[in-house]
Parts: sequence; C-alpha cells; structure tokens
Amino acid sequence: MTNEKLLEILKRDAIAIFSEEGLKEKLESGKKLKIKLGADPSRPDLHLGHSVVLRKLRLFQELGHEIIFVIGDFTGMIGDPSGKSKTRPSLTMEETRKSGETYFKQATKILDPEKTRIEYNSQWLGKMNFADVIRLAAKYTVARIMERDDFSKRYNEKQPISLHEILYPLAQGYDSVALGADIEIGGSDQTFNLLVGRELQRDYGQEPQEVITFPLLPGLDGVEKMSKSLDNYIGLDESPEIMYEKAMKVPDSLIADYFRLTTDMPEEQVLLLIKEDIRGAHFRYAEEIVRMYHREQAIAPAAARYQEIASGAIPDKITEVPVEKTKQSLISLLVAAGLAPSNSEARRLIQGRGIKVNNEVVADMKAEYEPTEDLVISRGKNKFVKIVFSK
RNA sequence: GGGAGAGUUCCCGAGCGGCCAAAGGGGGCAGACUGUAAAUCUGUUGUCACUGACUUCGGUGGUUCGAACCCACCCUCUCCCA
Repeated sequence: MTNEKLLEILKRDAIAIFSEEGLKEKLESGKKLKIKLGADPSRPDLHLGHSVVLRKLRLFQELGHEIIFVIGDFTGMIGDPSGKSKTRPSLTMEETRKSGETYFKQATKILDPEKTRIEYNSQWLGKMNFADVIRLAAKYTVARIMERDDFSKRYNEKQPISLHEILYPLAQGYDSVALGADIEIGGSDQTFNLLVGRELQRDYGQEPQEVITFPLLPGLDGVEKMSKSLDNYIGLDESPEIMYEKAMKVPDSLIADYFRLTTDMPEEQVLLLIKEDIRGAHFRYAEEIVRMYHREQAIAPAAARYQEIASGAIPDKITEVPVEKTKQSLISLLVAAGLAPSNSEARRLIQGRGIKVNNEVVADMKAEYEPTEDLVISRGKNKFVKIVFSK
C-alpha cells in the first residue's frame, strides 16, 4: 500500500472527502496519523455495513497509522438523533465496556489489533461541567446546527427537537478535539457530525481533521440501510452457512454495490460476471464473503447446505428444542420452538400453509403429536427447529 | 404568560354514542410463480380455553343501558402572539 494507491481507492469509493488537499498533505507528512471512528455502544454487533469503513481503515493501518475507536458511551446516553429518533436505553458502565470489547473483537477480524486503540468518550465528556458545556455550545450557532438535514427536516415537519439532541453533534465533535484526531471516517449519514468535529477543532486551535464519508450499504431488504434492528444484515460474526445463505439474498440490483463496497474483487470482473450470469455472481459473492470472514474450507460445506435447503431438503444442523414427553398440539410446539410468538400467530401460520412437519405441509390446526420420535418443524422456507421429546 | 390545534393498533392515517379489534395505505409474515432475487398475484397481520370471550384507541375520573367517539381534569406534542 502506498499513499498514492490509498488516495486513489478513497477517491473512487468515498462519497466525499473534506478536504482532499488536506488529506494528501497529512498522508505525505510522514507522521503517524490518528484516525477516529465513532462506535455506538448500544449496537455492538458489527455487520457488513460496518465493514465498508473498516476495510478502508485497514488500508490506513497498512501505512502505519493508528485507528482509534471511540465508543460513544457518554453520547449514547443522549441518543443520536440520526435517522429514527427513538430514545435509546441508557447503558451501565459495565455494559458499555463489554460493548467496547465486543466491538474490538469483531473489528479486528478486519483491522490489525496492534494498531487499534479503544477510547470511551465518557472519559472526557463526563468530566465537563456546565461552564465547559456552555463554552462548547457557544462555538456553534442555531442556524448552523439547523443545517443538518435531519434537524431541518424535523423542524419543517413540525416534529419536536429537544435541546439535548442539538448538543449531540457538538459532543461527538468534541471527541475529535479531545483526541486530536487527524482524520475521521464514517458513513455518509454522519457527514454533519464529522464536519462539526472538524470545525470545533479549528475553534479550539487544533488542525482540523480531514473527513471522509462512505456510502451506506443498503440492507438485504434493498430499502433501508443495513442494521441489526431491521434484521436485514449479514453479521461479521455469523456462521459460514448463515453468511452464505444471506449473501444469496442480496437483491440483484444491489449485488454490484455489495461487491464494490465489501470485497476486493476488481470492478470489471464483477460487472462482467453480473452481466453474464447473475446467479453465478451471487454464488461468487457468497463465496467471497465466507472466505473473508471464515476460511476457504468453510465455503464448500456452506454451499452444500445451501443447495440442500434450496432443493427442499431439511438441513442437518438445526436448533434443537427440548420439550416435555407428552402428547402435544402443533400449536403449542410452534410456540415452544419459538417459531411463533403466540398461539394466534401459530394458528395463522398453519392456516396459511406455512408450517411443515417432517417436510410435509400440515394445515390442520388441531394436529397433535405423540412423543414417540423427534420432529422437524419448519416455518416458511428458511426456519427449521428440531423438537426433541426429552424432558 | 395568552390563544389555537393534535395524541388511534408496528408506521402513516380514517373513524356516525351501539353494526369497531377499529376503513385504507405502508411495512411484516405465509402461500403461488421463481433463482430461498426482483416484479406480480393471494391470504394474513391484538390475545386467549378461537364459530365465543377478553384487553386495546395519551392518562385518570365522569355522563350513558352502552363510549375510540360526549364532559372534566391531567400529561405530551405542534403552531400563532408575547
């Protein structure tokens, strides 16, 4: 990796770089740079969406720079107003530390742990008193804060905006001041917050950080951005089988983006493959992902399992649920197996022909089973549970 | 501080005092078709002891045989004036 090569890749993939000259200068200064990445402690499960940015950070590490993960344990208490403005549950100290470790563990699947550091922003934000906060708030104006897309939108739609939410970008921006960050990287939804950091550093007499933003990876639903809470994600921690299967679910329209943002395959090769054999492209993508996060040897079994299920067979590795050794109704078994959240839902699924027992559709709501042998119940095409009469 | 308006099921949104578990749309789930893609079509979308019962329409009381709908107070949000 060289500075030129890195710049080239960044220019190709980034949504925006503020500013390109500044970035070039810093890279060429020969200094070991501090590169900041914010992390939300309430959602420590990393997925492919995070990998977009992490993979770029890895390149910086290859040039000897240091990555600083800022776990937003303090800002987490405020709740980022970005996107869905639901209040987040406040976490205890212990929980945030645990999230931090989980982050580190997952992130180092991509990053070099030797060149990665974790910081918690309660370290400095928690120590600020009211006067400090006022001083910080004085550095920004209402008009500038309201430039933020999210705020102006909510304001125009007459949605409430609390004062503490307005402080959020300032708090996050102050992290950059506290760390003396040289570069900050994030998803394009973070653009405003990252730029606030840049401006605050200038106000505090520091050299402003360079900001690089990357496109958000759309989720498997093809609509929302990838996120665990929307269940449209491929987790970095998931098993090869699940990864493979989920990779096959990437919408056709997005497979090129997925290749570009999450793998190292050359663009021309990808486009050609997609053009010639769209299904083959999916298989190839699934292989790439499994290879990256597991091992070469994990591909074959994962692919085999996928074929098995696709052709209607019951996979061999499925969750087992022990139940009491008595005659049981299908409805109660569905609930016990976690395939239905309520009896009513179970009934609906049966009625809608969505339930199979031992690979046979069962549409009888009154079906009952003797505890003689284990049953494999499936819901839809993809959810299997093995009922074991053992208790 | 004064005035005006709003709060409905996952989301948006309709809702005459009884026929409202609540229109319609979105989203979700399941089925058909397929490549476990997309598009399209169909069903479904509070709970339970499920042809019946129970709990829901910001909260608490009240009027009424009967309230999501009427009244009082409270809470929350928005707008206008200061």
